[in-house]
Amino acid sequence: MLSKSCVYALRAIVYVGHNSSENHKIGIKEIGEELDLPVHFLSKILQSLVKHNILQSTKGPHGGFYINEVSGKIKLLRIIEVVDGLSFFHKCGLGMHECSDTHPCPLHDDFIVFREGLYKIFATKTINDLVKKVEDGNAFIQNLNTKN
Amino acid sequence: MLSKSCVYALRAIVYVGHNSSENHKIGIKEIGEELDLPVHFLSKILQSLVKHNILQSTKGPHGGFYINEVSGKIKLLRIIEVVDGLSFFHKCGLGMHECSDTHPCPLHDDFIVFREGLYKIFATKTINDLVKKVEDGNAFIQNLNTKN
DNA sequence: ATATAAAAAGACCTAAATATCTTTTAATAT
DNA sequence: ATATTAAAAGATATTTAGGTCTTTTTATAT
Repeated sequence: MLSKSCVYALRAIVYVGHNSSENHKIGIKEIGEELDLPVHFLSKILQSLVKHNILQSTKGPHGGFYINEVSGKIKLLRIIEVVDGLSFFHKCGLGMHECSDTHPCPLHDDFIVFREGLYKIFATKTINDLVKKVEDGNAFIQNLNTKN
Repeated sequence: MLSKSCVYALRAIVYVGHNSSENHKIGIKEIGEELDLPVHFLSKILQSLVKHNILQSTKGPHGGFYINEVSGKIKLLRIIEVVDGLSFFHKCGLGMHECSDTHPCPLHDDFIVFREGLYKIFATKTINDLVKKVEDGNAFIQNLNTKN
């Protein structure tokens, strides 16, 4: 449903939110290692988040990624929008072009419940909400003795 | 969520269920044209459904695809299983290896509602259910003046 | 100013999903 | 038996997602 890029983005941003501050930035290498994600690929993804002002970064010594006040309040949906686009939340589950409430495909009424439920979750929760969850003990860092 | 292959499979099988009988089989060409799907690609997908006894076919003149009593009662989940596999319904929405009710990722509790709801739909509805929906007027054939 | 450290950018590679084209096999009608 | 028709099977091409490697830019500390 969410692409790998998108999931990587979410996990990385939560890691940064959880571990960084204005004067302690997190390097891409650390993020990749801790989350067991491909560093260079992740780097591209974070670049794009930075461009969209969802994440902050600075270059040079002691540089790295961090997150500011404003970014913490960004909704997960915004990240999905930037990385994957929002078509998932609009398009027909059976791939029909002309599927809608008035002209529904045979699965429309069933699908729509879940599509909209998910939408609401993503449209409501913020990065900070996830960071808080992690601070309250939710799983987050990949178990070290397993691999994708 | 469902791959194109899977969605093609569902639509094709409903088309066949709706239009075929023991003595009127439907050719792959007709299916492809009516549903506006790539014929040869669809052909592969249907081949696999036939192999798994989800769909019936015969070769030769007046051959084609059809659906028998038993197949009509097959659950949508079975088609998904054959085409895409069922990993979607088990794996973590944030791609964590070790995500579970007792060791949940920060989105686990939200995701699981949606995943299980969808699962129940697919595990309950049969091909015949969709065919009936279509016969009751649900959208199904692609609008002819739109293209993917 | 210079060296250094770290992200940004660019070029490239790989694998999987999707799609097309060709040949073979198997029913059926003649 | 033979011709014909349609699916099955095989080979190949294209596109997209995912991933790696190298070079450039920029901030910082010395």
